[in-house]
Amino acid sequence: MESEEARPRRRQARGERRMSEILDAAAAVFAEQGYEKTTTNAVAAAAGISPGSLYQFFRSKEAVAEALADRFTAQMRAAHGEAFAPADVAAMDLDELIDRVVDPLVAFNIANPGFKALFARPDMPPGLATAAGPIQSALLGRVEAILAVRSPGLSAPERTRSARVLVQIFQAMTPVVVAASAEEREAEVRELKKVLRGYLAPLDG
Amino acid sequence: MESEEARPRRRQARGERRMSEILDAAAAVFAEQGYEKTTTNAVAAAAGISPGSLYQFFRSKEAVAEALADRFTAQMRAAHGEAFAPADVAAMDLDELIDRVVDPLVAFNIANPGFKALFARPDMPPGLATAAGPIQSALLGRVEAILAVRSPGLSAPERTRSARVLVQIFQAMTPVVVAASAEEREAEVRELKKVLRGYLAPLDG
DNA sequence: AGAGAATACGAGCAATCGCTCGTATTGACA
DNA sequence: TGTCAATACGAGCGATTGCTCGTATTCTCT
Repeated sequence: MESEEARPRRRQARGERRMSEILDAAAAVFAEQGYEKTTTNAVAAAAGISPGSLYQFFRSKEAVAEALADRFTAQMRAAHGEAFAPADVAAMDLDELIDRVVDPLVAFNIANPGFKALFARPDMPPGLATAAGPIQSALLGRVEAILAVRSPGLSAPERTRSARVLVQIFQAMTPVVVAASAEEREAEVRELKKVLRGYLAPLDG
Repeated sequence: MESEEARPRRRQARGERRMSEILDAAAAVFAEQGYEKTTTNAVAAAAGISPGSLYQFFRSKEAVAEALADRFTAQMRAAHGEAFAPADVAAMDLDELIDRVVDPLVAFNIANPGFKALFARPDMPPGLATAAGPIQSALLGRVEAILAVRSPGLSAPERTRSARVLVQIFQAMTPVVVAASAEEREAEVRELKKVLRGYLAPLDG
């Protein structure tokens, strides 16, 4: 019998452009309205196309969000590059280490307001959660790797738990940083770093 | 002309009981499904009544959530009583102070799983936000009052900002504590307190 | 140029949800 | 006991939303 699975449609350059435009529009509308409240027709309108055209490129609203998550993941990797070398991590001053990890992440969140609006919500549909998972665990793994170097006294479960706490703190305070006015923002970032530092200092070898 | 405003309907004891039952059901369903996904028919079914009956007591879904918020506020006040006397706050060891503030709050959140599921969400409808506001600002005011005693060196804006950070940390980590199994919970609370302590210690007079 | 695939359109379908309404039953008070 | 308000019911209305479908246009490749 013939294969049932839909082979990926052969796209023209125009189509690729359209998909990118749709994701741009989706990011903007998601950021402003939140995932649940945004209608697919609104995304299509924001992209300047008809609802039918949107569904030429994405199977569902969820598929749009998943593709957006993939794009965010790629952008994030490109923005930070690879993790630091263990030697660097061990040598760095704690404050400098925090700066080096936090600053690019903050910058990314400011540049992409749709990011947190979508992927830090407690009510993600299953498909979205699947897409957001890798983003989260990448960050978690990176923090855990740093902890392994800086705090070798920690047991593996302790290290995991501490990493989770650190990521949680970051995610909790980021929305405030992003929402802050330009003058306020610096102060908010300082607070965020103070919290991280206060938690890390006792662990730090 | 006759007054247009609906005078509050004269309730029978049975009606009061029903309203309470509806709020119980709403808390349970909200906790499990979240506010948006919860249908009013589901709340009615969980309360063992018909959709029509629910609307005999509440004008709208939002009105149910508001009433639930009011009930939570009252329960919270009853649970913690008044704030500590300034003398006590000043005399206490930092660790003990944290215990005395955090432990009852954690207990309340564990006893009322619907609470955070509703009032810590970023997508609250306007009416819900209005209802949740007092809860938030009561907590904030209390923390600020403690800071005023323990850290007199802080300027008023600094005090406000620090209080907000502390509340934010608490709210970010509470869901994990509530979701944790009984064995894990103690460890999660310890982490929460470590974070608070790490941030507070440098401020503490 | 001609053919077939990709892109584009937008009215409208099917399902969902908050809420209403007509009606029936129960309770309070004289 | 009689009267009226309070309580209770549940089918279904009106509006919304994710998505489809028939059709028209544009692009690619030969």
